[in-house]
Amino acid sequence: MGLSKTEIFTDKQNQIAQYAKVFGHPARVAILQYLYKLNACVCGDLVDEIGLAQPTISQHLKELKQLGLIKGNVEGTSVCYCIDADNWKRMKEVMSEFLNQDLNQNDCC
Amino acid sequence: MGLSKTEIFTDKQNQIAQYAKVFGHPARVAILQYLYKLNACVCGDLVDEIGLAQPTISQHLKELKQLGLIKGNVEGTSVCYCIDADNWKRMKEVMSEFLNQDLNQNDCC
DNA sequence: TTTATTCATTGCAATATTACGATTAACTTC
DNA sequence: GAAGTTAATCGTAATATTGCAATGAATAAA
Repeated sequence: MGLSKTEIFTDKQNQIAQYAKVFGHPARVAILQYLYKLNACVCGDLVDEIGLAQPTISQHLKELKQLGLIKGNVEGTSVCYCIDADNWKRMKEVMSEFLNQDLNQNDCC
Repeated sequence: MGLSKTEIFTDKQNQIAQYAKVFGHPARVAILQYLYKLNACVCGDLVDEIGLAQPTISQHLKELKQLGLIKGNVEGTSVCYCIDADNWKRMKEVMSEFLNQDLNQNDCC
């Protein structure tokens, strides 16, 4: 069906999945890494940096923006993007809690 | 196209995306959380625990197994699953490095 | 040996994702 | 205003994902 049954899972589980999903494409990972690498916003050169067509980049940016991980500002003809530090921190807390679960089980398998 | 252009990204970026993708579905998140919650392997009751049909669960387990995050052992008629602690740790290192990037940029947007 | 039980696999329908050409919108500059 | 620049949106093709009924395989119980 391609349609996840989100209603049978907890909010937390859906939230984790939603964050993870957006990281589930190398282009979005690359965009975020690039935004981090720079000491400032990216204005324009993302299409050259990542090797995808402009509409494709724009689409990936939209998904990142919808989750709040980046924010953009219109700056004349171009749009500047950067990481939304507050939301990134919030995301990190949710993901860390999931990734850092304590493993107190016997390795019985 | 639905087909990611993995060849234009680094191995690291693809690896992060691959891990994230598998966490990008609440059923797989729920399965992993359940495996962690128990102090032992899960033998059988996953279908009752998560609210999806048996073939669907089986498919999600397969994806988790393919990435090495869980391992399973045949135990009579049932199969027992548990977290693969070593691989989980390896995954955690990769994901943490990505999530914990230092934010030394000016918040110019 | 028959009958359950349990999980994997197959096949398929519905929906989602990825990518990009074409176009549009908004702004600059001439 | 006309022309150029940049990024968003639209439309569409190709592929992936999700979910489950049906079936199969393997073992256990009778």
